[in-house]
Amino acid sequence: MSLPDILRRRDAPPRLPKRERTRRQLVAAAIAAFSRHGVADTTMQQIADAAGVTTGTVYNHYRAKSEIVSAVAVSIAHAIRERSAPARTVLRTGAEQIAAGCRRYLGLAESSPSWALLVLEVAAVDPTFRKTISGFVLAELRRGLRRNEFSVVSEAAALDLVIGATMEGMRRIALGQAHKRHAAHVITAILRALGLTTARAERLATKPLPLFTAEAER
Amino acid sequence: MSLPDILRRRDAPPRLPKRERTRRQLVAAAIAAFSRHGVADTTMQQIADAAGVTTGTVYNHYRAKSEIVSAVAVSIAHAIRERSAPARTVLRTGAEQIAAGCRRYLGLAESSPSWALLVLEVAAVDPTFRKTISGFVLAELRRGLRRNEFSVVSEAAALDLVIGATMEGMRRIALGQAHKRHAAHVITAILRALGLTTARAERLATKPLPLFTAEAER
Amino acid sequence: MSLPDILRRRDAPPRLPKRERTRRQLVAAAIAAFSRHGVADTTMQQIADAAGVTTGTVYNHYRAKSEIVSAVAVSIAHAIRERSAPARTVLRTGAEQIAAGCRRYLGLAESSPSWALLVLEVAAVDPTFRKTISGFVLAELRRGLRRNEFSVVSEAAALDLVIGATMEGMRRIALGQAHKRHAAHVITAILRALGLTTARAERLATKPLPLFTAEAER
Amino acid sequence: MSLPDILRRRDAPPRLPKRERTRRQLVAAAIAAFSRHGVADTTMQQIADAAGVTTGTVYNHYRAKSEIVSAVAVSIAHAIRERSAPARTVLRTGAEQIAAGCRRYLGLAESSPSWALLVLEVAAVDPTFRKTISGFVLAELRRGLRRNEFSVVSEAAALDLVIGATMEGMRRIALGQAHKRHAAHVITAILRALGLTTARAERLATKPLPLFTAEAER
DNA sequence: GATGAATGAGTTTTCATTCAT
DNA sequence: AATGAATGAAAACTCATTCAT
Repeated sequence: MSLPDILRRRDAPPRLPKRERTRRQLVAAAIAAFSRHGVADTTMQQIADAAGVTTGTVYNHYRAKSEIVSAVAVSIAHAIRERSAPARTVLRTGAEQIAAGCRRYLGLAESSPSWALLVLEVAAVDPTFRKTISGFVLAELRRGLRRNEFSVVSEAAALDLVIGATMEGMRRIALGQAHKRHAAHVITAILRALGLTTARAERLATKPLPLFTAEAER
Repeated sequence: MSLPDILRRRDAPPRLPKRERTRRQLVAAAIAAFSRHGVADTTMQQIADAAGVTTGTVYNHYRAKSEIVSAVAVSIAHAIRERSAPARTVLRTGAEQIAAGCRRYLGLAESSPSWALLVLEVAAVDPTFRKTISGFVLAELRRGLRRNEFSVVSEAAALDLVIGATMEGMRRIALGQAHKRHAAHVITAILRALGLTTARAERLATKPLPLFTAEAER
Repeated sequence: MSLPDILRRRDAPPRLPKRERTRRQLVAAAIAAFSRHGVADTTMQQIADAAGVTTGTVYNHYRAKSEIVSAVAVSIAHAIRERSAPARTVLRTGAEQIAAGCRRYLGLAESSPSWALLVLEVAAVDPTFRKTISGFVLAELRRGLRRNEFSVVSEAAALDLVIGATMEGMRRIALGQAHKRHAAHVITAILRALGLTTARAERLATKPLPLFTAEAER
Repeated sequence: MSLPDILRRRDAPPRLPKRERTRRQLVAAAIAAFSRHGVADTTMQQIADAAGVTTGTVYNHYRAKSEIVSAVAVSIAHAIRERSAPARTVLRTGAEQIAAGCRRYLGLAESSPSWALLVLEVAAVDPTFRKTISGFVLAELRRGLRRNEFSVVSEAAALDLVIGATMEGMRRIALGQAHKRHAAHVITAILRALGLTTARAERLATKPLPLFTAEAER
């Protein structure tokens, strides 16, 4: 169990050069190991074992554990981003995009708690993940601002709120301490903070939005 | 540099039994060491050195490093709580209390970045801290709800948002990546999520509130 | 087999504090291990095993292998110095002192070749040994100069010659490639370089001199 | 910086077969790497990098690192030997030859300290080098003996003294701990040990002798 | 309660060497 | 011959924890 099912590629991966293939193997193995034991308690040996190589090989590709953590952070952020790419093309408003983005992460916390905890741990330990995600959210936030959907005091504060609230929501869900509608509640609160009316926020928070597949277009 | 100045006791501490005195010394030393090197990279030896004792002594008081981390978590939460107690009695509304609470943490991130990063690390590592803080916030949230200051979809979602946004704000400030009015912006966004009007949220976010001293009563 | 027999203490060592006792154990163990496997090929584990402690203990006392090598260097230089102290008091002239000093080392190369090779390896790797020995030789050289026994162009060159020739002589003897009178020949050559007549040099090089025990005084 | 300037070939090298060319490249790269980091701390990777090839290629030419060290030893000894060959033909006496030989090495320690330290390390580690050099010195020593310039107790002792003193002198010079006339002083001391009068030793030690170029013949 | 030396299992890391391409 | 990824065995070093004094 490395990535949640929904994040797994279905198309056969194109033949990659060996170095790149091994790196992917290692990242996948690291994700698996990290979710099992936690980042701090995972050893390079365990990652190597999971990838079916020796520790020496791991160090041929990453000079330290922290580099693998960063690679994992990037990989996770991009995996979600890529899997949701077709679905995102359907979402016209910034509000919908943000709502869908939060729901993806909160939904994954429901379906794969250990994966969510891994994301939280990686985010706590490594700046890469937060940096990558911020870029994505910021783009959607600006789209909403351009279209006058949002009114915010500052972009930075809005970013902090969207990301912070979503991560806390993920944690609560992943730890099994959440009401089953928690995801929707968190999204509602976030959207209100961005200036939406309560009604519109609630509607968007519960409205079926395409998340990982472009259902609407099929 | 253990606790930020504002958190240091000014009144002479009551004479405590020796065992308790040593424990406090150790926690203070741990806080100092943790903020310098990070929790994971602080050794028991460093804590012992900072406390002016030997490792053996540390283990006479705490059975494991994780126990010290928990003790630090509790200590930090209560230190802020206690120092702000007189100020809090002046705050009548839940909104004011929440605004003041967030501002305390965000303000400390400005004045003591390394200490703020420690709080974030402790919160990520130790469940105790988040639990304690949640209790405090929840009480203030409910006060606001009782007085119809807030309208929220769910208490849990509101908690996640308040705590999540505040922590992200602290991180940005502590890392020096924040605009100087960031704290106010974050608080505004939070209060809007709780249902306050933008105008009222902004007013509260910038209004001078008693934080650590009960100025109003003087 | 740590030090050659002649260098072992016969008098019971005074009770030392534990830390110091362990350090001596470790140095003795290192000497044993180094002579068996060579400095470069000796592991900290082997030193620990030889001392009957764990690697952790070794690192409690010496932060790196190089520190142990230095400790060994100092220990060897001082061991010989101390064991020959009573004998040295009988030697009146600088020439006798130098001859005796060289002969001590060359003689030990005959009786303990592996120990001699250890000395050579340590001297090659660590500056400590050479520094310590230089101090001793220099004192004797100056005594000879004050008494007009020697005439040299420069103290430094004389030092280099005495030490360099002795070490090369030790190597040849230890490797079993030397004529049995090699030690005397090397000493003769050295003394001539210091300005002694050939006749006097040969006489001193073969004359029985007290080396490790103050036989003359008994 | 592989070899000191004076040791670099000026004449165009004869066209060598490719295998041999690569081997020379590797040895040159090894010399450069060894003088920078020391033999023990140089990795095969560094040698490969310096030679502009991959580690695999290194192993196509040398079966082990120790083989490279030996190749370097031989290469250095012969490089000096070859470069000094024309100059040597002019030197008629054994004493001059020995003086010139020592001065070459001591002079190189002045102009290329790191290279000198490499020579000392190689001499300590690899028996080949010392053997080769001994052969050279022995020939010159015997020439002097045949011509009654020297009077020595034994050839072996004389060899040890010449080589030992020169190496110690090189070390002192390379470490920057030597008086600027140290080379001459060491050579004087050596020649006296071989039986020359002080006056003659000093004259030879300071007399301009052709070292690397056959100046006299120009 | 305090000490601090010792533990020892564990981890990261290194590198000479091999080998399929 | 060259490549360079992979190996794997080992080595250094760390540090939470124990325990005799």
